[in-house]
Amino acid sequence: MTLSEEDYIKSIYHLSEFNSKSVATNAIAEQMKTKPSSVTDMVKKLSEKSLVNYKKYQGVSLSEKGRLVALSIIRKHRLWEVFLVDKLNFSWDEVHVVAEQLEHIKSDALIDKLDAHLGYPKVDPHGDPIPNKDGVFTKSVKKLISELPVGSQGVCVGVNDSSAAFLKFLDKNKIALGDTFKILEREEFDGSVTISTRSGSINISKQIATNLFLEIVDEE
Amino acid sequence: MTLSEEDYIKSIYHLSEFNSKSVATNAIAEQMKTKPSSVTDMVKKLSEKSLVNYKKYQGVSLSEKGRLVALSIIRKHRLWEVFLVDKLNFSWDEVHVVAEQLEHIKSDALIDKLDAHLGYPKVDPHGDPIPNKDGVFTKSVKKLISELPVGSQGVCVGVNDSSAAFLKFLDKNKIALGDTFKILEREEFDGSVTISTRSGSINISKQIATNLFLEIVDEE
DNA sequence: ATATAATTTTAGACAAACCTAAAAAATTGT
DNA sequence: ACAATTTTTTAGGTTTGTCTAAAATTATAT
Repeated sequence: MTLSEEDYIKSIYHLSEFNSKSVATNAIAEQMKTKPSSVTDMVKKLSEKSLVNYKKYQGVSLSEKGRLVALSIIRKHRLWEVFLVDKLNFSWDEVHVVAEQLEHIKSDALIDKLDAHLGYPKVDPHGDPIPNKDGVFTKSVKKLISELPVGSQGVCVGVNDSSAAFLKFLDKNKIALGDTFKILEREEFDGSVTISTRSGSINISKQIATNLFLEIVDEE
Repeated sequence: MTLSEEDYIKSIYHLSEFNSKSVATNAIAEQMKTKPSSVTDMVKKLSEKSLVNYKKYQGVSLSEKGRLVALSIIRKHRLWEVFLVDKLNFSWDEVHVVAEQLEHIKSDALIDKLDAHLGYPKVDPHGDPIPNKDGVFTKSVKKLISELPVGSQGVCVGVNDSSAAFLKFLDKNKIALGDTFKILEREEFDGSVTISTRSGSINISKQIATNLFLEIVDEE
């Protein structure tokens, strides 16, 4: 597979990730920053390799073979993101561009050993799930801490309230996007929640809990 | 710089590393596994970019600019090799192919952080020196332990005697290619040498010392 | 010294991945 | 329903890096 083919496959995967229908030529062109005519050329090529289902004027979708290729690229991308953040101290918003390059490195042994080195992570620093070798991944759900049961564990992936005051609070309490938290206890009378962080456990008010999104890994 | 341009630059660097003269078109073609005519095309292109000095039929040599490009690629290659061996537990003879891909990843921040993560290594797992950001590197010398003064430090990069018995001895004493040793003491009357290893320090006979090559980093 | 051999360059072609401009098909609005 | 608009494809061209075959240059050997 060429680098360009891999990028198209990945693009088609992401465009059909949620609506699951066939993807329009123009949509691919826009995402890939190329012209629709170039997309048509490539889609024909991918179709000949049985990586996509394609009929003229009818849009395109990934074949099962293509879907597995996409997931293997996404697996590599997300493992590299974990590496960059956990081992090289990149911040979670810097890693995407570099991972876009690293995802194309071809070596099964490399990815296996990287996975082991990182401790077999289940999600990347943005909270997106990492498929296993066979393309299987647990579809994670993004929920507010206030909506989750005690015992839930997940990666902090977003905020509702992005005011300076709130972000300052998070900083002060060493809460950052990409951190993994576990919900230890919930006080009935005020809705405050105790969560475990890397630096111990802290209690957050209900207001805070309704402003922090976790990407759930395991729900106990 | 394209991937192909980088590969040519690196190839020319390695071909002129020792004889320092200009490099023949055929030699490049052989190393790059392409045809001489392709080399001529590329060399013209590199010449227009002032990366090489080139006159028709007279061979080619790197310009100062080209030399720095080569050294930056070599820096990346060797840092990745250290990563693969030290962090991912690849054996020293498996890493070259993967590093050939990784060396083309473009991100200064990545290389800086990787360098720091690895503890600013001076040599790769084969004992070859790693240039710094500015292309400066200490030209290391390969010598037998028996020829080195007390205080020398280096990476074990080869053996004189490759008999099964000798390799078995090395294995038993936890000496492997790629390990860093320091010469702590030399007994005058029998020429035996005490060296520090990762698992402590051991004493080796003069015979052993005349069979192990170290690539010297710092000579005290 | 010069014929022969080896090396290097040129000329022209090809595949991959892109482009523009124009034609074909599908969609939309009334 | 069908004209106008949008989307998609086709046709033909460009660039990068490769190739083959032939021509030009340099090296070698007697």
